[in-house]
Amino acid sequence: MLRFAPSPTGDMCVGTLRVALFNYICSIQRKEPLLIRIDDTDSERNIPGKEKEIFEILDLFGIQYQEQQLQSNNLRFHRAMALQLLQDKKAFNCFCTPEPIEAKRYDGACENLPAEEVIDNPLPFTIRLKKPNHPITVTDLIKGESTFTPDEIDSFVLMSAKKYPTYNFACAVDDMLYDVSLIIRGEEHLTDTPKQIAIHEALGYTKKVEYAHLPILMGETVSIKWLLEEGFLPEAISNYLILLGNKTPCEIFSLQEAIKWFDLRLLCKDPIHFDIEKLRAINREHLRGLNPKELSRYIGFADEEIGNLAKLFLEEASTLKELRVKVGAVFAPKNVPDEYKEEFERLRDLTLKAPHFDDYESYKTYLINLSGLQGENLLKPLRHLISGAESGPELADLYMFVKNYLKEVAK
RNA sequence: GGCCCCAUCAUCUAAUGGUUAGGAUUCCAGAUUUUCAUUCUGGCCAUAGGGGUUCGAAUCCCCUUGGGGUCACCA
Repeated sequence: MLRFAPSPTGDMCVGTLRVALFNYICSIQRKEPLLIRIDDTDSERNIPGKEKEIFEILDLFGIQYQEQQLQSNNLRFHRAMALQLLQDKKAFNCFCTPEPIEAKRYDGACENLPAEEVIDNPLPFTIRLKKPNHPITVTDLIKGESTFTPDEIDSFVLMSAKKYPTYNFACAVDDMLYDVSLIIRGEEHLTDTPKQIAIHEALGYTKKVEYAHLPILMGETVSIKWLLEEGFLPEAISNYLILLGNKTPCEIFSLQEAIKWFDLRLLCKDPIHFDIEKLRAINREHLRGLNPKELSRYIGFADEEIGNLAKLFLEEASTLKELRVKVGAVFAPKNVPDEYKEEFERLRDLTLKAPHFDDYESYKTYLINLSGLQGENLLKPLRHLISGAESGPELADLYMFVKNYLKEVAK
């Protein structure tokens, strides 16, 4: 079992989606199920609705999973395990207030409190795990081996004074309960790992869990929702996120193709920068690969010709949003600069009165003959007339896909 | 600050002790298409610094510097 465990505390960002993607790929490669676990133990930070958004994004990106779980539903197990550890003397009640410990290492004051002092104590208390008596080595598929001393692991809190589990405890218990075999998560969790291993050891859980901690994605606060609104295709976003900090056989690929060759161990270990320019280039390639009808639907039409027209604009546009603007300008009322307003009007009148020309050359010849315009004086206003822009693709190419709408475009 | 990870153009990367240090994105210049944009061709741009090891180092070792992570009753 693999798991992806996001918190419903904000919009999903590119760094988080990358973790989801890698978990999905590895679950397919290893033929193991994938669990989506919503880590919602901090009820104060949870944002209603975010959980639904997470699942919608996973669906949109084609990340299939076999199980889903709300971490808060396992509260009874967390409490039962905490009790168990207390009984086994692997954990102890701690009556210290948070302030004195702040910023310093916990002094272990409550570790050896006599039973009567514990029982008589009216103060709120946390439950801490007794720090391990030996170093713990984490073996990571990407980072290699790291060893942590007992002092680094410390007697950390398992259950808060409100009797809710801390992240490390809930996480370790749930991973055990669901028999998770490989944990892929962000590098920020690397130092949590020895703590979670310590919990497993205290609980007598001996399964050897594999770990892979991904290097930080800098600028990772870019939200998926925003990228989607900007008109990036999910397949382009996943392409980019898999490409980043990775050695891939090619640059443009689908998620399904990546499953064939993806290897966690090839990921680079240093932090990487999210580069939206590169994403734009990749998005453009994916847009090019779409069939015209599909593309036209993405930008609000349902017509193969409009799709082909949009593909022309891919010379300068990289996102669906930009494409909508370009194609929209073709059909929108034209705002003509004074510089060639007169010529524009002349061409417009001629176009509205014109018969249908199947090819651009005939249309152009017709305009040259009746308007007396040529060269720049013809082409600049003509470009504006049929595209609503001052620059853009070849006029002959534009004409091919615009000719059936010519009267509408020129009106 | 302690501990840990990392280090090739601006960015993502290639080069597994022997290459002219390669590609992609960005940027710039020429070219071509009766306008522009595109496209094409070309160009700029890197082994962080210092010591070793070696016939030979981007590659192995050490130090320095720089970047990042972490040190919660958050996840």
